Amino acid sequence: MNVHTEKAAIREFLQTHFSQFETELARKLAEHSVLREFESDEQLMRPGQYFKSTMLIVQGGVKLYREDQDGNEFFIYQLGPGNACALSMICATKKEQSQISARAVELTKAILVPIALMDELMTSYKSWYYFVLETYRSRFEELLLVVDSIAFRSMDERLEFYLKNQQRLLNNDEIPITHQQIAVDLNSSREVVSRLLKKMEQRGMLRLGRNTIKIIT
Amino acid sequence: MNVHTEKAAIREFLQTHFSQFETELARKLAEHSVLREFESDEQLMRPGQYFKSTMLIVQGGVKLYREDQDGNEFFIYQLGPGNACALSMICATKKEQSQISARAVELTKAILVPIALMDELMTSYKSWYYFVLETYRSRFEELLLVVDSIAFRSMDERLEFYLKNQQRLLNNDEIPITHQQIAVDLNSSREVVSRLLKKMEQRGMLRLGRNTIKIIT
DNA sequence: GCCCGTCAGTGATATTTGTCACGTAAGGGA
DNA sequence: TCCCTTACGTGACAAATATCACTGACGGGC
Repeated sequence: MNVHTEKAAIREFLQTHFSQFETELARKLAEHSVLREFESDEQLMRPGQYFKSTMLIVQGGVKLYREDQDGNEFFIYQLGPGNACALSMICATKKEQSQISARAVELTKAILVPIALMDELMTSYKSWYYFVLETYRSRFEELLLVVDSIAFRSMDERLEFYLKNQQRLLNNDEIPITHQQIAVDLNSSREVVSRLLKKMEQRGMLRLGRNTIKIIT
Repeated sequence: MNVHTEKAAIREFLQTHFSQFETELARKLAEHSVLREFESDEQLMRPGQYFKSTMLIVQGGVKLYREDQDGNEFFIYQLGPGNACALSMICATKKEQSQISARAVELTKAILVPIALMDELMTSYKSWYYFVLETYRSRFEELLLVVDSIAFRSMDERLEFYLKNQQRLLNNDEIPITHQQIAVDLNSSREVVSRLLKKMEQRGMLRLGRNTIKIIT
């Protein structure tokens, strides 16, 4: 893709998924940003990494994980088109690193906005300023829900919550996922997840298949 | 306290704990804000409440809790002088409510800034804008630490982390607290906390007394 | 000094979750 | 078709934590 068509693509994506941005802001973003593609399962961030840009997701999906010293991962939330990574903003503005890893769940495209631009955008464009604040707010709330689920809920409730979330994100009752993957996301073990899923199936809440779970509504 | 001395007090506090604010910003804040005192254990926020102002803590300390439907509380973090409540900012800007409760741990004083002022402050004063972003950032990081501790750590590690935090916040090796209170904060039970503390005492990490725990460094 | 309420210590037991050790089943490639 | 890998099912057991029931111990107020 040459420079011209890339800029056009960025504008197109901004129009579709970030329609709240003023045209002048969209122009500025297209001018200074680049479009980047990530394959399924590709790592967008790894722990300890510094950011040079903030990411606006325009296609696909990204899962964010908190990682501990031993490399255990804990799924915190998932981003889709129209979302921005609050972490990349946070760490970008302070040039700090974070113990977060992020992976694309499918083919994903993101607009990379240089952090050098952040200050100017914040002070010049009200829609950007509102967007950043709203991003912080909603991620913060989402993180509080994560705290809720691990602080107050037992594994079966967390599993249910997880499945409902996936269903909503995919906009589909059929979730293509392995028990092992769920276990990793919930920081549990495959056996536990399998057993709980079996119980749910017996209660008629879902139907299990190989590599797939169908929610019965 | 009459209006004149209150404004003077606000300026004094801003000078001491928020010295990064431009004088013009401090003047503006003093002009439009009020000073409020909370007794020890007084509730600053309760779940479902709307905010009309954002709070800058200038004296004392505030503990924030996440609350579930059944009224269980889970301690998330503690604020002291120089901090602002990110939640009150977040909810204030969106006029949304939150399932958070906050209580003063001792006699606490806070400057209440009307949310109506937020937009103007953000766009007019760079030091305010940086302060708000830094507040979001540090609370977000703190919340991630909370997720870490409950996702990856066992009760004894969490207890150790909790005590170290209290020690730091109080700036004192002697922590005046009951086992019951710790249990509530960690969403555990008194017996478990007592047992774990006993073990720590046997390992020589601390000394237990009635209503007090002395950390041995 | 005595009483009483709060705080802390402790054993017994239940529940939840993680771990180990298998067995089985589905589907893809040689 | 026959493997062979990956996914899933399941029993047995271990570990952590919650819960119950009770005892003792301290300290303030009388």
